Amino acid sequence: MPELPEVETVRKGLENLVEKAVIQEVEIFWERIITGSRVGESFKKALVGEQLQQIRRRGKFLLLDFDRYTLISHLRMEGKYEVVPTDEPLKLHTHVVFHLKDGRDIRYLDVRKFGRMELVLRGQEETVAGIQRLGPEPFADVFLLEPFQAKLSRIKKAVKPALLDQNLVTGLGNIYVDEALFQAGIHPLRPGNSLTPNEAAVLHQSIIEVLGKAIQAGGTTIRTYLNALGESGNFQQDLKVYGQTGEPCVRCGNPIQKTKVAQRGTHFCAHCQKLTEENVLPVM
DNA sequence: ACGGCTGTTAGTCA
DNA sequence: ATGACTAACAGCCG
Repeated sequence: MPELPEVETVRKGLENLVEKAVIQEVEIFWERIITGSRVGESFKKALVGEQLQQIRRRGKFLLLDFDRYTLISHLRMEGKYEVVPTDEPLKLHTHVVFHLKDGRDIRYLDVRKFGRMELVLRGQEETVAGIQRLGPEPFADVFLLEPFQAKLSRIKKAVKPALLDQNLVTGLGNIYVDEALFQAGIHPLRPGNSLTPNEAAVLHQSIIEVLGKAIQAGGTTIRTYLNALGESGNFQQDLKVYGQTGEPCVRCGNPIQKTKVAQRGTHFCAHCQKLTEENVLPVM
């Protein structure tokens, strides 16, 4: 599922459904989903009797705060949660089940089994490697232009993979990075240090806008089926380049192209996003 | 029918 | 530092 807007949608949905719920029992059907020092029996035992206090999000990570522990959950490509009555049959690809005292389950499903969860003591979430590396949240109050420009000016690699690695700013994935680069009129292969200060500023603003609008829309739902938490998004209607291969560019009418950049499918308009500098377009 | 794709990240190697 | 490649997996599409 997840880039930041989808994870945020899951966070809100889960919190509304199960805030203050108490765990009665935990079942694990695919052990490798759980990482860190508390796995298997020790993972289950720690969680029994714990009450869920709140759910936070950092980048694409969900942080479920219990009394003594925080469950850090990353959905990777296809992880999903559902909340259903305990007597409901398990769906295929259900890997972890948290039985609640109120007769419901929180269930974790993940077709490709790429998702990971780790249980740490409250307050220890910053010790998890994936979280330590994260840059600022993509919001105007914490994602500041000048540090972004400064870091970008020292990056020689292409701007698309630079934005995907979560250090400059957290939350972009393959969909929203293509959308933000399109909105900014910047070619995905431009080296980070080739962007002018003005281009960096337009890109910075585009990232904030694209992710902000996607959060408002409840995220993007593509190719995944109904009913799992957080799949009620409708930002797919607002995608300008992702999945629009061959369709006319909304800005100039030329067909959207698809290539590969850093091993990822990459959508862009060859007319609006040139490989040469200073092709900046006004923010839409 | 199979090879290449897929909203991710971490690791290795040159 | 960076890019290429792999691994973790399963399903879908042409």
